[in-house]
Amino acid sequence: MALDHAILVSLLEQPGSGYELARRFERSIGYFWTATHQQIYRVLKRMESDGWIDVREVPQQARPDKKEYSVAAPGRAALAAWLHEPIEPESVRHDLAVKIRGAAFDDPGALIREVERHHRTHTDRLAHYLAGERRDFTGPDAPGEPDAGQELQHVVLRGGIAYERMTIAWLEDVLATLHRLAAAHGTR
Amino acid sequence: MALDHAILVSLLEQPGSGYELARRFERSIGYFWTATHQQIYRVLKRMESDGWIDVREVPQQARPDKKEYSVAAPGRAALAAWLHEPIEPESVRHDLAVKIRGAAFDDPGALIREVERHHRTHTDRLAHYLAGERRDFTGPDAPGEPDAGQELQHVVLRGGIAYERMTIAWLEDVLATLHRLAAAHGTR
DNA sequence: CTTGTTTATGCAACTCGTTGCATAGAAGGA
DNA sequence: TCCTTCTATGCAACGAGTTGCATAAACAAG
Repeated sequence: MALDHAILVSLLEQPGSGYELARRFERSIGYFWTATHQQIYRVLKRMESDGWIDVREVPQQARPDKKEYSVAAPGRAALAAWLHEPIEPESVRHDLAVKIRGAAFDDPGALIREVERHHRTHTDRLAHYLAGERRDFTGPDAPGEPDAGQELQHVVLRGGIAYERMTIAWLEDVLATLHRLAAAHGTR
Repeated sequence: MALDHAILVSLLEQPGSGYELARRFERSIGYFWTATHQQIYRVLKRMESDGWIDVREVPQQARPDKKEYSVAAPGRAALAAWLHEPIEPESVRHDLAVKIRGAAFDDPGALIREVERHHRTHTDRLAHYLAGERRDFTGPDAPGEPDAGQELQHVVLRGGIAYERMTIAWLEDVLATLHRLAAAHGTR
């Protein structure tokens, strides 16, 4: 049940509306967590009724009004409690790996297009992360005064970058394997 | 809804009971997919009533009887259909990353133990995968006669190995960052 | 002036996944 | 003898996540 906590962290970094949160979850928070606006609105409503977060109606011109949420003391306490309890290391769920093993009972060559598509997606994501890194984590860096929040955001982003690089290299391995099998299949 | 397909692939590789599948999902299939026995039994029941798989009651001595499942023609067709339709590249959900960013609003040093624990888990998993690789994918390798199924299982395993190596390196990066912040916090 | 896009919020229904519990036979150790 | 462990299957309830749909105001393009 970490969506609650992911939202709390995001609101602590910067208060905002459900809609804004949903967009953050497509960007920076999306490096390590995804959520649709439905989930977000539902969780916000529950956390509000539990007193974890405060709402402020913000009238806007040129667009619909919004509800800006910020973290209240009980929410902060709930986050702190969660931070101090251990969590299980996650297990992976990789649909593509199922397909790859399934290809043994079908035509391995048919998967090549699909793997290439994934390769492109991950290449794009890597470029996106690297652009974000250049934008947010290079520059002055006032020595002797490192901001803990920045440092922690950066190390999480480095994790996303490492993940994408690893995935891209693996997909190239997969492609080479599929090409080899398709060739063997053809010349048999 | 790839659990269905993961089970079909596993049953094609080797027919077996729900219990056996659950154990496979803790081992080799667990490289890229996890499932509890509850999920597996439920899906097996549904797939059986849909005619995707066949059952055979196997009486055993010295242990309870079991139901051995194998893939029927409609199941194979359903798998083939799924293999040919595109899937979305997965997004990550990493609780630990939420905690790391959350640590900016708490004591970063308090996370060190937790991260060390994850580091140990992933180190163990890597050792386990490498042992599996030595066991299953080194040896004769009759030249000119590569088994497609073996090759594909191996490339998936290499993916698991790459993932664990990447994660271990990242966790070391995280630890170094947390130590740095804790030191700065202490001498402030 | 209608259509499509962006901002903004939400309900309802459904599927997927987890947790707790229950049963049951056989083996092995205290 | 009792207790635990391993094999083997399953129900019930709940919580998490997805999908489809609905509303509504403002603006831009055709």
